Amino acid sequence: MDPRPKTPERREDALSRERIVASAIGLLDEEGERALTFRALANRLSTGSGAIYWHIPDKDALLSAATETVLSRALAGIAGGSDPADTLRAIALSVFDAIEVHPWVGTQLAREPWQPAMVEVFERSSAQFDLLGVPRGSLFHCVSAFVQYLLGSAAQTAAAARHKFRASERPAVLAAIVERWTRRDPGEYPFVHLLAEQVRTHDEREAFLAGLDLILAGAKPAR
Amino acid sequence: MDPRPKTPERREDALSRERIVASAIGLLDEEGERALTFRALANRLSTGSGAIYWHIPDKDALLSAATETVLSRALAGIAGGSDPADTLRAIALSVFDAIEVHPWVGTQLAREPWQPAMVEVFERSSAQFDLLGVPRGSLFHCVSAFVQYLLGSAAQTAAAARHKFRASERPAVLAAIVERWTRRDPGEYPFVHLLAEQVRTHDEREAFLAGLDLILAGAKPAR
DNA sequence: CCTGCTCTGGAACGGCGTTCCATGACTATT
DNA sequence: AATAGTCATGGAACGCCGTTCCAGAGCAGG
Repeated sequence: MDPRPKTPERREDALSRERIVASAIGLLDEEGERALTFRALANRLSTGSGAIYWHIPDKDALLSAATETVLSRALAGIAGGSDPADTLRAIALSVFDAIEVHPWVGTQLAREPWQPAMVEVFERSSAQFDLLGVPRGSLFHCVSAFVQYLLGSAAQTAAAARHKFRASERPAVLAAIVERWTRRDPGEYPFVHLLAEQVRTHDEREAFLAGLDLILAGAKPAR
Repeated sequence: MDPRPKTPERREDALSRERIVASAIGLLDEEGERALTFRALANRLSTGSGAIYWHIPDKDALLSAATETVLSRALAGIAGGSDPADTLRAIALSVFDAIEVHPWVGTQLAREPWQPAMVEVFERSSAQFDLLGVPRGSLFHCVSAFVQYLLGSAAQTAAAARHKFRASERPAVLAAIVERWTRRDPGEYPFVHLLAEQVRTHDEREAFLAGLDLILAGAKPAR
């Protein structure tokens, strides 16, 4: 017999996978990655930790589901323009921006890159590289580079966000990096000294786009 | 008064930061990232977990020190050739290869990219981009892209190694990915189907180099 | 009303990072 | 040689964590 003929809807505040994942996202956003524990989550949902395990197998699955939710929502709103390069920038930026809002997504993506939503990124970006004129034989390498650059930036953004939980701490954190860099011997590390000042004033989003353009420029000659 | 006029050398088997870090590297290499606990480490060193804290402040510092040791060793053996692009490849490969041998370095680098050894990477790679003819104004973006691509590949290599602890499991793991990819509708995901086969046979090191060349090719027009 | 299922929530388990502290090992001073 | 004082050790203990267990609440069909 069908185990669930119609939706049970036992009570109004019933637990569900969706409600749990939504609550986990809230916890991650508001209090950071370390705050997501089954106890805190159970408390937030006014239940016991055991109840959660009825809907979610373990913490890895919970983090994957949360990442998946955020990522697929971010990818849903991409407008496919006429210029393939612009569309590639839009794809990359939608992931980048999602990670700036939810840094824990970057951490998770670096740890578990094969999320289902990433398949979406592969499909869409390879289509654009194809439109760009990249031959089939080079497609894989282009898309790989695109995704790995994306994941590297994602991880770095997440790591930065971990150190400056509030945006106001940004100058202090950057100053500390500059200080550690310039402490080195300028004779032995001339370029580090040269770049140190740019670290202080750099815009992460702009640097991300500039690096992306390097890859796109490199993909052109691959035609 | 000088607290330590000459080296104490109290006993032959004395604990030391070096011995602890070396032991931690051994544990990480032989049994994986999850096996590194202060208890297991203390057991390996025939001591108590409390003794370790006299030399190392906490687990983060231990992982940083281990990463630093492996990374600076890897960077030490780079021959600076005459071609800047080749030297850049050599720098990137030395990090990539170190991570293939010690996957946990990739995890750590994705979590904490500002290791002291990474300053070495910044210095050396920016010098090579400079030799390549990249103007000072674009140097920062080129080096950033280079490092972020490196870190993205590092994280992905580490993640892959986590799933196939023994090399023999590689085909099975790749087959599982291919299966999950090809399960999707070929009409909706044509490129994923196209790339799926290449995933099975791809060589990570070769793909890494191909992606790197995209960035190097993109950096050339930046002159 | 009873039976059997889904779902709940709190207790319990083993393991973790870290702290605490009594004590051993050694040096410097008398 | 005895003592004082510091460095270093290692095992116990604390508070958390993810996860498992299970008694029982709520509900459906016979």
